[in-house]
Amino acid sequence: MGRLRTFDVDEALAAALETFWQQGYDGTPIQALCQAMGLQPGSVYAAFGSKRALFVAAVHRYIDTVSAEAIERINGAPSGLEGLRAYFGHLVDAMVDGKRQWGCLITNSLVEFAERDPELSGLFRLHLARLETSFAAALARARADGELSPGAGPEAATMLVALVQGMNVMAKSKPGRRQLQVIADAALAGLTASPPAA
Amino acid sequence: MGRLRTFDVDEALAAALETFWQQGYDGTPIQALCQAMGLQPGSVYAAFGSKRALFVAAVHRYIDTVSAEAIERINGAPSGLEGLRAYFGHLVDAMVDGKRQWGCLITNSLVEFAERDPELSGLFRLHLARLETSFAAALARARADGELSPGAGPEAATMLVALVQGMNVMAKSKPGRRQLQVIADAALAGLTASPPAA
DNA sequence: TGTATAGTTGAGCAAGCACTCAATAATGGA
DNA sequence: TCCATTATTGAGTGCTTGCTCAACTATACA
Repeated sequence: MGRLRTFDVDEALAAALETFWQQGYDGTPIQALCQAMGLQPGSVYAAFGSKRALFVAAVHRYIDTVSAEAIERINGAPSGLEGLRAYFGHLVDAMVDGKRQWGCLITNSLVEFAERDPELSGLFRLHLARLETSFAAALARARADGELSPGAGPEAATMLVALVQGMNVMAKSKPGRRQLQVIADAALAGLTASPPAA
Repeated sequence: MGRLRTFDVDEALAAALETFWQQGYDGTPIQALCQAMGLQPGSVYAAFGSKRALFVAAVHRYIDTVSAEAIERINGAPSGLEGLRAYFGHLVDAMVDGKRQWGCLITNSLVEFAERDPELSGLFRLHLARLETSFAAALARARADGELSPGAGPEAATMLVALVQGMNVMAKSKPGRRQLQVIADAALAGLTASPPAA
């Protein structure tokens, strides 16, 4: 019994996520979140507890939707190399047209929180490790299918994670599609490059 | 005539730079800057005008000292490839031991300001372009000396800039030396793609 | 319908923020 | 020595922040 919620919690969380993604944590006052969510402060605090808790919930939603979808492109491809190409292709598209113009919520937040919030930092590191695992699996598949150059070992997965972080940063500087495409192509070219003609 | 300054402006700026570098712009209240600089608010405002102006001065100091020194390692090496190796080697060292544990002031600030300060964003983009130019020159030298694989074109410079941004992000997640070294090695291995040299 | 329960409202609070300014102190030149 | 000028001091300004709460509204069940 009692009055029922007049708003959809997940819908409100989605709005908060977009606001944090675009403006960062410190850059987003509660007032702005309330406006984006269409709620009063009291409702926000009743539903989420605190600004930080709302942010943590938004990060989890980001991981479960945006990141999960991206990683699924790696795992769901017919071959390892195609998976990597699909991942980077979509990344570039979203950085030119879509919400990834704002970079990546994880990357942005890692930069913002690394020096002051060990708990959140741990969450972000965990996410990077998951991405690396997916890259490593795709590289292993690609290697098994003979798609990689002999020089490309499993360490390449670590390098690709770093490269994606870098692209996330670059995306915020409003680059052209060409620049982003060049980065992705150069990375994959380094993995597939046929062995130097003796 | 009149009373003389009792503090060294450049020394104070160096202290402010370190604080901004470590904690970010929004993460650093004027009070913290005053403490780091050993000054009262009035003196800070008399000397620098505003928090933002102080930050801009700190960024310029960073570019003229920290970044300039790093880039000089590329240009000052006997060969193109050695220049790149020296650059990345020093980067890894500073990320493990030194102040680059805090990442890179430019990278951190690009993430923080991209969506709200076009003037600063332009400055950061300019800096990335300068880094790319140095990479491109080193790659051209390396190519002329036959140090690169046939597949490594001038686009590799753009990729390296992105990779460095990514390493700057990763540095903030307190990685081991091994992880950073792997990233740098994998990137250069993709350019040289020559099996030996273990 | 009445009542206990739970959600919504929005003015308002304490704390922290960037910044200011009148008072004070130190300097060079008259 | 005195004075005009400039630097330093630090309490204080108005504003924004994250957050609260008493009043109000809607609901389920008796």
